[in-house]
Amino acid sequence: MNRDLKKLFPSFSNALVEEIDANAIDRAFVAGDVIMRTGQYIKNTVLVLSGSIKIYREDDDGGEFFMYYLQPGQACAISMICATKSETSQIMAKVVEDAELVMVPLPLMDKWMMQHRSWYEFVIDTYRSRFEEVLEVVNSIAFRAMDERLEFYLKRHQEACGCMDLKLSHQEIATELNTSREVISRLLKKLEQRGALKLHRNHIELLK
Amino acid sequence: MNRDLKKLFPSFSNALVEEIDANAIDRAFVAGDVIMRTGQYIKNTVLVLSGSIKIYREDDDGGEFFMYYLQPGQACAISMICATKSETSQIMAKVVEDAELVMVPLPLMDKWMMQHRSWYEFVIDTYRSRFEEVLEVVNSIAFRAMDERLEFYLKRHQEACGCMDLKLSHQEIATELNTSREVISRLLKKLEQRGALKLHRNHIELLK
DNA sequence: TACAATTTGTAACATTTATCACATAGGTGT
DNA sequence: ACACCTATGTGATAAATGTTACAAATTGTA
Repeated sequence: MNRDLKKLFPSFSNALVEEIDANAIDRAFVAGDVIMRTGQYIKNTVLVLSGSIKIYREDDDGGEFFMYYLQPGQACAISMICATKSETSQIMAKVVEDAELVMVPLPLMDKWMMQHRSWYEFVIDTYRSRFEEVLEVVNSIAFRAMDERLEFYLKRHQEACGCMDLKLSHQEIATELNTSREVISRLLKKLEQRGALKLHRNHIELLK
Repeated sequence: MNRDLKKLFPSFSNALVEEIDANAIDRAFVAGDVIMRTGQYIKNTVLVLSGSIKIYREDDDGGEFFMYYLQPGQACAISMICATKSETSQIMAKVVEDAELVMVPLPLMDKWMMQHRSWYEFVIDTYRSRFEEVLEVVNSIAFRAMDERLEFYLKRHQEACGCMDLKLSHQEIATELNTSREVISRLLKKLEQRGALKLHRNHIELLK
């Protein structure tokens, strides 16, 4: 088993890492896989070892609104929050870069809260940081027009990939912001004219 | 001390109730009081004994977007989440009906997580239900137009007050949905014409 | 009662966003 | 090269929302 939990989750105690190694299972996913669907029962808490996952909020008409990224060293807050009650998922999770995940059965997730201080702190911190991230998203849609929301969206994708080249089509962006492709094309054009980025087919080169 | 914690928080163990009685302090607020501001340091976890509190998300230009109600028997999730790191508040809390609150010092909040199972479960459940409520709010602003958002807003206020008569001015509603008063007046008029409600000065009578 | 302040109604207009229609460009496979 | 598919560009128009302006109704108060 080539998990290097200690490197990705440096706050975990040795005892906790041993417990995870002994009880959790690894699973590999490829880009495009949906690892959690809205309404599905949650059976595991998910830790990310590698790859990149996008979390969406869905509506009844097939809309997929982008919420946030899940990156290596992070855990799915929703799967933790639902743990105690084994609730259904309120979100949809899609793999965007081939990913390796650690699946922790829910009863263990709950048990460790009392037994491992480092697990407890990790869970609480995951809750807190995701809650704050969602509140930032609320601000962007509650207070800002589409042009600013697009810039916010691009910035978050830039942070997630750590690069200046975003592999996104206009249609993809439009879907994830719940607007139409034409609106995104026009707003991107304006950003290009302002010198903020350069448009290419299937990718966007950020210039600042 | 006339706290009746056992009635409002039936899940709390006797030992926990005793600890709260011994260590937390009560504070009374009147309608209009702001008990927590964006950016302020959080020193306590707040339990609600009576009254009604509204939680808002603010923006830089003075906008106040309504998030959810805090009611008797509930606790402020934000003040719990920030506990371990003593972070600053991401939200603003305003009293809308005179309220009595129990203020639990943050170090105790954290300590009890390990010592009182009923406290731990209460905190986790508070996190979970607020997270879900915020996700519902995200859906309403990400996917729906103002007419449906208004109906969603009215429904939540109806649930909070448990009555058919909402004491709200059009301007108040507009502010809390981050739109203009005229838009709300027009949409309310349409709802009145559809027979969903009856408009009065300073209050709205719901008919269904 | 008279006056002031607040709330609500509404028209006219500007801006933003959504929708429809279609052209153009780039890439793929034969 | 050619056909074909997808992505992008763009104009025309519709619909929703924001803004400005002002009138009317209600309430509080001097």
